[in-house]
Amino acid sequence: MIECQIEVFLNIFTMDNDRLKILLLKKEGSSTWRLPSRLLKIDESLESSATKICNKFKLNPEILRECHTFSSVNRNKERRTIAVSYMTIINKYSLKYYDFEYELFDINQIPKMAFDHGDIISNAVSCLKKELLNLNNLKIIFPADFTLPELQKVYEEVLEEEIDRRNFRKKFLPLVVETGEKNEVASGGRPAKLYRFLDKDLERNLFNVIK
Amino acid sequence: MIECQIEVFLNIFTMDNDRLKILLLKKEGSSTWRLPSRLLKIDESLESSATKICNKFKLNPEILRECHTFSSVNRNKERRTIAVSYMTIINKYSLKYYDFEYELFDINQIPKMAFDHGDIISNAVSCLKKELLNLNNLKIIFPADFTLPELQKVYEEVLEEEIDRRNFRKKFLPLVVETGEKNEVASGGRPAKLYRFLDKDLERNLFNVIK
DNA sequence: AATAGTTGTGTAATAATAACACAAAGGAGA
DNA sequence: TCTCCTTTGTGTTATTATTACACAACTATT
Repeated sequence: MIECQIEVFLNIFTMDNDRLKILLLKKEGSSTWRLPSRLLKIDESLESSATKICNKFKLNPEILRECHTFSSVNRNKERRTIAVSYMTIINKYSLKYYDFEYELFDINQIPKMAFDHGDIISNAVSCLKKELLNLNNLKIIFPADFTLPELQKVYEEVLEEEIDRRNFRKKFLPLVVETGEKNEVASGGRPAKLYRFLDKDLERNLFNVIK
Repeated sequence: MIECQIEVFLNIFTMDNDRLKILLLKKEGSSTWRLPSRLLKIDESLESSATKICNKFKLNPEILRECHTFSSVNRNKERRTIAVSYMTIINKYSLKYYDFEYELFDINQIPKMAFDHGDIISNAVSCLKKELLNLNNLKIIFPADFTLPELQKVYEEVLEEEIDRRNFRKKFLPLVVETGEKNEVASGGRPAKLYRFLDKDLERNLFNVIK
């Protein structure tokens, strides 16, 4: 039997500029980045502790999932520390101005991380991909107006393969409705139509993938 | 920051007599059943602690998955205790004779459990079902000779719906090979042929289900 | 006006799924 | 041994989903 402290990590994912990204913090003077985290207090459950990290970012997450518990004996040399990792998915416009330094990093271009935070991110990214296969979670990233090419790029990142545009549209058009607007952000080509999801019928995966 | 103890739980699942079952223990004199468990020691990771529970049963598990970490403040009144739950899948013939009382219970007929062990089981059962959709894990339950009706019953339990026998066989026959033997255990009807899995090509799910 | 880059669109071939009924093998009991 | 009951084994067709594939439309840039 042991005494130990519990550290809670939060992986905050979003879509920014057509790329899946994660929110990371940097302590002043440090050369490495780190995940948002918190030590568990006596009157908190892990979920409520993770929620408090969200509050620090003024986020009201629709989804909060436990990813993994990290417990190797030497992950903290000073005292035994067990880390429980959570992930959430947000819309990037939920982020406000904060009095601390943060940055969104492409999940394929993670900078040098403190301690074992890099391992924690790798694990969380695979959780993220599973969650994004479920349409309801994707809807968190695209709550309002989005283009089908944007949506397709998420799936291509998650599935790690290219998808034929016509086949993709055939699958998704029945689930969305045109807003009538077009994307005003120039893409260097024909402007894309904007869509929003229909409210019904989203509790499913559209691709059969090994979990 | 808190000091707390960590409890590791192990949900041991198997197939017995055409039903998915879980191994439970009873302490002498107690009226309730409990999951195999262990307090984490200073020189162990959670995974190695869970493995030590397996050793108690002389099991060499091919799969060991973290299910969930239970952390509600009042789950143990005496002192703050966080529980990490694991699951494994075994073949029932791996079980030996032990000097303590155990019993296999149908996952749909769990007896009165101590503390929050009932909640831990419910959670682990949903992990089990996800794992069983992957053919490689199913193969742990059916390493050698099995009948197709047996296999079908597992899927029917996991999917919670009946499957047409002809369609099921069409899907599975390319993955198995007849041993030439027939089931000598009387089923009250025509004896079923015995099969074993082909070695190749099992890393996939055969049913597209929401995870 | 020409070019480069991106979005939008339909059809045909193939593969997967779903629905469906009857014969064969063995055990139990008359 | 004959009949009845239970369970296993088998094929075809209709429907649905998936894949593969090429060109025109729209905008910005030069």
